[in-house]
Amino acid sequence: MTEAQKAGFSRCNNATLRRAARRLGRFYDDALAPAGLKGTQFGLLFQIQVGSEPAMGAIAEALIMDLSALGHTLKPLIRDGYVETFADKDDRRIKRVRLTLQGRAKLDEAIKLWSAAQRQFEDMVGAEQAAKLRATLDAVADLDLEMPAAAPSL
Amino acid sequence: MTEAQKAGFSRCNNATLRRAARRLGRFYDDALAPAGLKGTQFGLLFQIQVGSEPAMGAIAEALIMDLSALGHTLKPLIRDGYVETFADKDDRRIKRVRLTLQGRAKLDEAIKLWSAAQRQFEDMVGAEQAAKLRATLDAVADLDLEMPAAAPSL
DNA sequence: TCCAATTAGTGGCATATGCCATTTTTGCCG
DNA sequence: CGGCAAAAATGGCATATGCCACTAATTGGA
Repeated sequence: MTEAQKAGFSRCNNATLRRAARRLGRFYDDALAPAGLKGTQFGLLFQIQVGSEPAMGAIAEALIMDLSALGHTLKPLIRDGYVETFADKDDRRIKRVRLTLQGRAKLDEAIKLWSAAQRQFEDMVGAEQAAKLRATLDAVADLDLEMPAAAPSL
Repeated sequence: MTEAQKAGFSRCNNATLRRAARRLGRFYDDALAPAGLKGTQFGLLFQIQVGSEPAMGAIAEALIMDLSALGHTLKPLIRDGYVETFADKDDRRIKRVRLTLQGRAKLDEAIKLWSAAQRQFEDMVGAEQAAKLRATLDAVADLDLEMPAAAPSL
């Protein structure tokens, strides 16, 4: 491997993104720890709350998460009584999700902690910069990425 | 929860980052699939290769990864014969890591696949933009984030 | 109306990550 | 020199995520 290559790989967009995600994830996790929630769980509770008894699939799509992964991630929240599911009235294949009373209370509690973390982060990078970063990340998340698959006569 | 709050939480820096990471992660995973590697594994093999028989701790630090997490992640790579470890000569507490011959070959193989993904991504967002994004993410990763801990007389 | 294709989730398996407790070595200091 | 704090890993446990195979419920025709 040449030096040029070494430098090149340090530029892996995916690796860089994951690295930052680990760092920021721990920060938010720490901030939410007093409420006994992880950053992902907080995000999930929030997504459920803003949706109107969203279907599993709708949540997964919004979070760009695999449906089965969502199912797994939801389990501890259901076990702890923060979330409950129920079948859709018109289509029994669809399972809808909503927060329980405890779930709403827990979310309110977590919001206070989250706000502090969010504020601190934005104090350090600047609200403008943070907003710009999120916009870029949202753009990346919405990219129509797809490997040329079997490269049709590349 | 008010509408203002709803809008506010959609701005969670952590959630936004993870969402993009899931998206991009799958893209790179798909690209590397022919080599039987995940994006994280590719990044780990690369990190080991650029280091000079790095110690576990050094790798973990470079990747901003928990040391034990690194240990876990390394297992499948050791099991598959891509990586091997050995004790440091001077300090037996330290375990160093290096690629095996197979590991180097696998990395070379993966690099071709990775390059295609990297190129495609940068074709879509622009090399400039991608570089800017990585710089921002690196800055985030290096932030001295720390919750006020027990808020000393907030 | 009945079956094939589609849609929505589930369960199992594997990797990715972290935290905490424990073990092995070092290093330092009295 | 002997013991104790610090450093480096490991192992166990729990959550986060994905893929694949499989099941259940719908939908579209023929």
